[in-house]
Amino acid sequence: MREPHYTRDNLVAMLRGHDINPTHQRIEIAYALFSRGEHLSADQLLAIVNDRHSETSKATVYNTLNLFLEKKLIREVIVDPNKVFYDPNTTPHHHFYNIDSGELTDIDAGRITISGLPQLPKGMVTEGVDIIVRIRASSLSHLTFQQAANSKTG
Amino acid sequence: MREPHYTRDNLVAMLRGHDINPTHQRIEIAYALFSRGEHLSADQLLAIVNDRHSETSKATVYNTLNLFLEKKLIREVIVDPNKVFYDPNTTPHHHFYNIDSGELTDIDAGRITISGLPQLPKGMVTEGVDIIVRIRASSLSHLTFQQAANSKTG
DNA sequence: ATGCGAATTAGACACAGTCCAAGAGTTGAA
DNA sequence: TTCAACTCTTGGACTGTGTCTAATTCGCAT
Repeated sequence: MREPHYTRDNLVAMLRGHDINPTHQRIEIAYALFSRGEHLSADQLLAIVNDRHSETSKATVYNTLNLFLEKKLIREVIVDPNKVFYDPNTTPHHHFYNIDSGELTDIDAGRITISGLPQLPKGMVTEGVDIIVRIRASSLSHLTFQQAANSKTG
Repeated sequence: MREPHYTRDNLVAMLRGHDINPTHQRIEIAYALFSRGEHLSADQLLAIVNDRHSETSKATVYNTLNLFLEKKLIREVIVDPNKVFYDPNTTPHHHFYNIDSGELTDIDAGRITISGLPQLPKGMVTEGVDIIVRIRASSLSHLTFQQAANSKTG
């Protein structure tokens, strides 16, 4: 899998391709998120973008991230009770969540199968399925994934 | 499945069984959460408990919920970016999340199997696996669960 | 240049959740 | 019953995330 080159022109094309008017601030924010390929929060992005020169404001970061979400350029990951993380990877995938460090790692959805899910309530549609595997650095590991999936969440 | 009777005595026994000193406020909060069997947020609980007479304070609700969590009497469900929901059901289960109404519904974990999850990073242990099926009241349903599980999350 | 809609902004605001230090309740020993 | 030690509760200040608003600035077509 080849890394795309996040040049200014490519970013502009990407934004245009999602019906987003490519302003300076939006390009900066997109660059910060996509070039790193990490899961970042709004305030982390604000800090990164304003690192050298002041490029943007808090309000614009939130406006922009919500616009990107709406236009399906990024996803949001809700695992930390305090803040939302934004995910530049929109391919089908799930997440490992390190409950100690807060670190998020992608799990490709390609090979994953879930069976045994019940019927949806009448008139309901599935928007998506998120699997979050909460992990922790430590010792006494003896559960399989399947056992863990059927066990309580801490 | 028989509904337990949430008498004062039963609640006291339940708290004691989890090494929790059964104070008046803790009993009230436990009653509010367990007798309804719903997923409630801290401020909803505060409102319910103080409905007739002032029984407790915001600080105590948070203290108590965190104590219940620590003692594994309840679980927390993180799906809404704005607030945490507390779940009196500690049996293995997952959730339907209605993205329009915010409503949470339990999915029994008994029959569910996940296959294809990758190896954990070295030295890591699974704490638990959460599956959140995001649903929406609507029309053009054509995806199977499996397709949905492998599709993007809105 | 000029006019206009779209984007950005500072700062006020809303609200979940935490912290703290004071006060109230409980227990048990003498 | 009194005291001391301990636990629990509490109001209110505080923090941090995210939203709102009204004013400015930008980008662009004419």
